[in-house]
Amino acid sequence: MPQRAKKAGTAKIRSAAFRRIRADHSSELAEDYVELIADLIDEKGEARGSEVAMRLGVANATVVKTLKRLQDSGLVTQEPYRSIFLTGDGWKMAEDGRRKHKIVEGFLLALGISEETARIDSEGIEHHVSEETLRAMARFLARKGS
Amino acid sequence: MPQRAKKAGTAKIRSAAFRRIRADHSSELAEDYVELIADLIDEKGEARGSEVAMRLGVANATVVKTLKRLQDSGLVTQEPYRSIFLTGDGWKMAEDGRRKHKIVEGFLLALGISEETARIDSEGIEHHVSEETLRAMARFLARKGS
DNA sequence: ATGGAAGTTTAGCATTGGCTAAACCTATTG
DNA sequence: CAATAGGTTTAGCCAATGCTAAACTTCCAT
Ligand SMILES: [Mn+2]
Ligand SMILES: [Mn+2]
Ligand SMILES: [Mn+2]
Ligand SMILES: [Mn+2]
Repeated sequence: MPQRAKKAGTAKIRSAAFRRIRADHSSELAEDYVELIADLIDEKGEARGSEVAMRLGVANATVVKTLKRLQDSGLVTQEPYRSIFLTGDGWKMAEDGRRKHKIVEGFLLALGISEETARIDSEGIEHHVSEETLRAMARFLARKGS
Repeated sequence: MPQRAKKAGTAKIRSAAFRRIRADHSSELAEDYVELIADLIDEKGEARGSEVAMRLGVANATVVKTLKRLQDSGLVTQEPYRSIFLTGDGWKMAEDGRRKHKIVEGFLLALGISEETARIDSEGIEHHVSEETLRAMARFLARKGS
């Protein structure tokens, strides 16, 4: 066994966290899209790509390309020049996103964070909390939020 | 003004959260790399690319390519077939990462989360907490952690 | 001293998620 | 009912982050 000998035991375990992060990242964008589309449908009756682009702060063309991927994943349906619809799976993901989002944002507020910051931080944190952490946040919220 | 009229007022404000998320994501990988390299140097005296790859759970070639970018950003220095060093900026970023990471992980533990989950969730959350939220977590920690 | 096993880099590919500019529809309005 | 403003898509570009297979170094053991 020439050169340095590695223990390599702990490393595999340690890498689990980073693997989860990479998995989270690959679903994150989809979650934000479907949640946003659900909001638009509820608020305005329809979801237009340009409105999605505006709220996300990206170019129209970016949204078009991403929606094509979401369509391939079976989360949305659309026809050219028409508004966007969610599939059953799309609605399910949107509802789950809303649930997580609400817990995380409510938790941050209960912790004493300002509304502005809670809104911004929760948008990122929501994608990286396990169910266990979510439960703990909900518990804290129930106890505190009389 | 044909077709639908957009209000376009609230959208720009709302998009700020998503812009921050995208910014967070682009610094996230660099933060994890330098923190990991700092840990390896402290633990083993040197940081080898293959060890970084193992702990992150990615291929060696991926680490080589990423380290090249980090070198261009002035965070690490390296020579072919040799171990990796951090620049001053690299150490600064690593220290700041450790600080945040410790607060977030400690906070989750104080909230009653299991060690395993706290370790995993904090690895993702750490990159999406503002200083305001970090302060609130530290406060909670100080109050609770007798 | 040196052969070769093991560690490291290079080459080449794929996907995601951004962008701008140009082409293309749609629907309001005159 | 037709022109056209304005919303939408296409085309083509780029950077980041992953992978595998092949080439290349290093350094230990003989
Ligand atoms: Mn959300
Ligand atoms: Mn989000
Ligand atoms: Mn960290
Ligand atoms: Mn991390």
